[in-house]
Amino acid sequence: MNTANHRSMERRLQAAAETCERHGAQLTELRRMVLSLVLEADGPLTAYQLLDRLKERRKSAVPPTIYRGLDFLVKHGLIHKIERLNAFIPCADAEHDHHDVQFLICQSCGTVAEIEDRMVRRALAGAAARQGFQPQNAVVELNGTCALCAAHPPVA
Amino acid sequence: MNTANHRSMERRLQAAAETCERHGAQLTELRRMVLSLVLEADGPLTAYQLLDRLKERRKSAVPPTIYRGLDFLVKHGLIHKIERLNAFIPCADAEHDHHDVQFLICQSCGTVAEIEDRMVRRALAGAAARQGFQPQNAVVELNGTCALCAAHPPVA
DNA sequence: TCAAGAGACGCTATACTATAGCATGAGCGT
DNA sequence: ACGCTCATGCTATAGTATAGCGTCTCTTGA
Repeated sequence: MNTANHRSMERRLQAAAETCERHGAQLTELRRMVLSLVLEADGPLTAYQLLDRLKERRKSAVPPTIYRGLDFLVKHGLIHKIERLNAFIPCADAEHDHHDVQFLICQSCGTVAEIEDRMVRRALAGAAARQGFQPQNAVVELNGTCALCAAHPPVA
Repeated sequence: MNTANHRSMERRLQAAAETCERHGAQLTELRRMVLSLVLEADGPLTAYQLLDRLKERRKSAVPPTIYRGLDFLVKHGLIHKIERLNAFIPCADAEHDHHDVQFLICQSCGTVAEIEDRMVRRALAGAAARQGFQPQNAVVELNGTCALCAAHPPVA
């Protein structure tokens, strides 16, 4: 990782620590390592992919190790789980309402974009209300082709 | 199952067979059995729950047996998979566009309601378009409390 | 000073979800 | 008869996630 990215990473880890503090929780060394791994990744990584990487730095890591870390980070809005992929990505903005974002999953390049669309949010709230349903959180994941892949189709 | 439900089941199986025919596919005996199990269920059932029930009628059933059946039924729009639950429910209307429905999952009673909301559909299409994203299908699952459970909270 | 409780982590085992891969047999068209 | 496609049987294995219990550390209050 180059210096600029390294500084960006440090900034994000620092911000994450502050978010945790505000929640009365702590970003321990282990959790910080897990968060780093998610932040460093090019794209969504599964729990076991992250575990493999974590093991390089912490030999004692086993499945519960990574799942506890991931659960903590999800709970505090620092990362997202993409249900469709069983994989994790950083949260684009830890301060927004992380229970109400949407994901665009590109089936061609594998990238996942996080968006926060007011119209979608409103439409979902309206649809729920019409059924008398009280939503607590939403999973909204669109599968398809991202703008880049649509413009420059990968060699087929 | 009482007679009325039995007749309803037969009607739905018949309709499913016709849907398959229109798709140039066949609702074989095995697939019909799997669909029956999903239709009979009170709520969402996982693949292995369905497998256990299938085994009562078909001793040779193993995981691939049930997954093949389920994959076929999902593909032809006869059932839905709820990603959040890794579970399956019947499709409320095999003729609608089964790639664009929404689910309301009650965390209290476990029921899953299927809705097809025009506003949600439009909002998602708009959000995708603004990103230049070409959606192929969507997973939209709201977790929360259904109207009945909100009105008559289960004994806590 | 030292119990008692809470939180984080180590570690073993196990549960749960899903697919790869290859064999067999039925039906169909030529 | 032959080759083809599709459905199923079956073994094995891959992949995802959690239960449960022990230990250590820190805090807090008697």
